[in-house]
Amino acid sequence: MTNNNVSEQEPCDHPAKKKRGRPKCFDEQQALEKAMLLFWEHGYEATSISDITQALALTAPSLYSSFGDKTTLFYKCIDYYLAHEACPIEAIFLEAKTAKVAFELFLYDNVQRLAQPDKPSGCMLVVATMNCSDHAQEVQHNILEKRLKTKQKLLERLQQAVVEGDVAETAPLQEIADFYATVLQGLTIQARDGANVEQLHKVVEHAMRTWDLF
Amino acid sequence: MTNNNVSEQEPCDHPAKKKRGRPKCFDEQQALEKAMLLFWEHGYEATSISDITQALALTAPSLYSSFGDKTTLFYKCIDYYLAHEACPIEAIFLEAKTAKVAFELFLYDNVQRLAQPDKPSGCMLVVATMNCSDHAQEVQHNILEKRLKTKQKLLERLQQAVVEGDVAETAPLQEIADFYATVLQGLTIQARDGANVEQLHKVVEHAMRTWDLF
DNA sequence: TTAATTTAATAGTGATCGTTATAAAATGAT
DNA sequence: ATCATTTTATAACGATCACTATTAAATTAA
Repeated sequence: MTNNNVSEQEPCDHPAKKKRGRPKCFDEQQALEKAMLLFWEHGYEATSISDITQALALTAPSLYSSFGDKTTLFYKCIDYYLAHEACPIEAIFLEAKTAKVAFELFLYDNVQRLAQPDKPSGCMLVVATMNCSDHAQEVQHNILEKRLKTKQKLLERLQQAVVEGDVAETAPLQEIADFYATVLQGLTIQARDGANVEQLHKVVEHAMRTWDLF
Repeated sequence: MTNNNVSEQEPCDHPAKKKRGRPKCFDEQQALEKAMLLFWEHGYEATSISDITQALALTAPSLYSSFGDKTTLFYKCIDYYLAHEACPIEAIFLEAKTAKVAFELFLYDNVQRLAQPDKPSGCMLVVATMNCSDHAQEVQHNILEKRLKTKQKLLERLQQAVVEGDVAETAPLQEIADFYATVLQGLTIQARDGANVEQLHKVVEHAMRTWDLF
């Protein structure tokens, strides 16, 4: 149910069919990535349309005709981020044999992504709508729900582990999920504050060492 | 070298001396608290001057004559927050006999403050300058330095503990500080996402249980 | 009463915000 | 060639941004 009105109106056999009107002079995916990087770095409201048009070297009408208004563009950037920059939590959770391994892989994967030198630090879902005015309440709430879904997935993976036997039935699943969610989001702020991959790696190492203390 | 042109031009013996001109019709401290709450909730840039003047029921010129420009007002709100809402880390670290107790008291104190139902959630130093445009880089950097100072205090308390003998000389002090700083900042995001005091309390409980695993 | 001083209120400043109306330019289809 | 279609560029729109010049009101001092 996402947006996919892009380059495939009909199932046609000739792929390189010329379009009717004046050709576009920029690549939509590249533009989307650049806009995403700006929103990731500065956040939704602090990134202005003119910031984006300057960085993308295109005019406001071109931006609006291609991506809709600022809110729509932001959501498309979030989708781009989730597809290209965020941790594939479902895949990791599926292949991991136990919840502990699942959490371990998940956290280490995040460490690599949260502190890349050539990318904005931290998780975009956490940092991009931290400061919002009342006008952006809806955007802020939608992103919050995405964060809560991730936390819910942690809990569900623990529940699966109880069924599969690698986590005790008496284990405080909610507390475990809360703890590792806290560590995960703490990593985002630490990365924003300049922590490097090695530092974050050791934080995760210790956090995982405490698994059996629950 | 801070601002203190307030109500004490000379060391006079008569305290209730009437001021010369038209009397002020609002309380500066109350106004500062209301402005601080707005910045805490929505952040530096997402809070507009008109948001503040509306909430404080005073005009823009009154605001400017009392508190200076937006940046100056924000810094005064930060000072107000640190004085009235933030955890007194120095006092806690001084009275605690061991580093473990110090960290424990510090984290539990934070839990109470980060998830108050009638206050904005999370630490203002973390959330108020998360999303900033290029125009606010200096403000963002100044607040970042305050966060780094807190982290430095964690490390210094650990170093003190090594001297005093309640932490082993071989202990990885930086890693310990990084871990608890990560937990602390994670608590802020968890609180923002709706976690309550009990949940955060249990997170801290577990985090402290891992002390001896370093 | 008059002057000096301080604050309050009105009404603006230029800049930027997100957004769009309009029309020119560039292509394929007829 | 002409038309239809799509994207481009120009130039604005009203609203809001942070901020302030000016003047009126309210007080104490002389």
